[in-house]
Amino acid sequence: MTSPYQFAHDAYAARLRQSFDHLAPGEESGEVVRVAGRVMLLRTQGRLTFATLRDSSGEVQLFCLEAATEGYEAFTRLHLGDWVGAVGEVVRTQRGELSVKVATWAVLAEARRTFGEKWAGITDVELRYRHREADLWANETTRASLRRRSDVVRALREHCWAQGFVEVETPILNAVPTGAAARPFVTFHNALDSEFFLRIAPELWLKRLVVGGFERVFELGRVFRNEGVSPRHNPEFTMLELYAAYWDYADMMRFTEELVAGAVAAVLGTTELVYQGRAVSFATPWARRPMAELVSEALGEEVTVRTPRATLAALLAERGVEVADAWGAGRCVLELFEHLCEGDLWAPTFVTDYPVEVSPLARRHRDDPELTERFEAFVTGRELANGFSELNDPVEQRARFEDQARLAAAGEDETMSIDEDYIASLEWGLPPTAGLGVGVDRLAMIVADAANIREVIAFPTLKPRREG
RNA sequence: GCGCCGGUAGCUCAAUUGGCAGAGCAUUUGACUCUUAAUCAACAGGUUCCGGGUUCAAGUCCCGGCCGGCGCACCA
Repeated sequence: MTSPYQFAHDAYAARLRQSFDHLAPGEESGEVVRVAGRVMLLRTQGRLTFATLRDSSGEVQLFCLEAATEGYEAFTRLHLGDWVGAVGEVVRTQRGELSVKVATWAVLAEARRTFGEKWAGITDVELRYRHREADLWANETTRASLRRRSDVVRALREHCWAQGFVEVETPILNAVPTGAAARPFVTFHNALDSEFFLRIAPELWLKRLVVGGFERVFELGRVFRNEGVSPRHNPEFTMLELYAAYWDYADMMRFTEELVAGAVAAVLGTTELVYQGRAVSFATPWARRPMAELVSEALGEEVTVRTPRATLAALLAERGVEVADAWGAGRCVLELFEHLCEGDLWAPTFVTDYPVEVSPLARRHRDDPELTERFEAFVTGRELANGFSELNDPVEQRARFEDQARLAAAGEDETMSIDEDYIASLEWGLPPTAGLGVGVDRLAMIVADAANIREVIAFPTLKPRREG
């Protein structure tokens, strides 16, 4: 018997449960349906057999009688995990379980491997990540986490569309890895005889589209950073980046809190949730706190980017942070923030007014030339989003890139490369613009209550298994 | 990259001080006309992650390696 190419199915488990809720135990509906899914459990009792069938919506029982089911004997020999299509009347058994009383049925595909212990499922994390398909069938929480991720992505995209943003796609293969400070993955194009880098951010391309007249653009896509793997970092991850002409960073903060709170509400039905046992409210507006203010509070003494570098360096050294020679006062303030404040920002908070030194693409603050109009959104102690009024002066942008080059020369690992094409694009004129980047995996983690980023990535990056 | 912890049957887990490597589920065979992780009976199932070493004897102790988890570092 060849395996079927098709099965015309017209019913889902969840909908059957709703539609036939009224059936009393022992009652037969008279209605014939065609269901399909995997056999999750099988209970044979001589001349009658019960199977639990699971489809994408849920589970429903199949009820087979030797006298009423074609090929009954073969049905009793099904394996857990086999894909089955069944045709039969919707009934409720004497014991009250809604069932499809199978008249005819077909194996759609065999499962030649098992899906783990039927109660404990699969717990081996390595097996779960390397064979997510098995994990998905074995574990409800995996299905829920990946489903929530999908819902988050949908909500973000729909919010952007609704606000008039145009979705675009920009190159992943880049001759210059730029738009962020991170080590790239390197690859090679044979015909062009050139080295390429997988993008670390789409930022500069997107702003070039704004120069070209797309006033509101967004890209929802994968970026790649050649850095350590951790429960919060996957080498490839998903970022939402968007740019809006004529906005400044205050406009963008308002947009960001609506975007994120809206996505949380769209998925969970509320802006209130519990992450890892601790309540978080995404209700807007979120707190806005200048970085220097937060650092000063944590230190118990007033510091700013104008505090002498030596003083800041001493404060860092006291806390066991190794201070590099190349760091100026601005970088020191940022380091103090990261060590003293970041982890405590549990409720959504915009940290604003980053030092110029650590923000090479952000526009100078209108009230303080040592700062930029930049913010980062923190929640559950982690960075979730980063945005700013975009630097649109090509002369200053070149100078900022040159500062980065000096840092690189001084031994800093991760600096931003000069992108001449980008400077050229600024010379054509970038209107006042605000930009935003949101870590989609991080947001999915919060919504799925996942402690590990791999739980919201279908196929997380793992070290390849070595054969032999 | 560094540190700590882990890896036993297809899956979930046991194995005392170093003393014959076991159970449940799944698989295979049989019984059973209302089951719900069905139940009952029987059979079978092993490179204890890999490679060395110590020992009369190693899943267990020692060394090296592989893979994973967590922490640190780096970042979002």
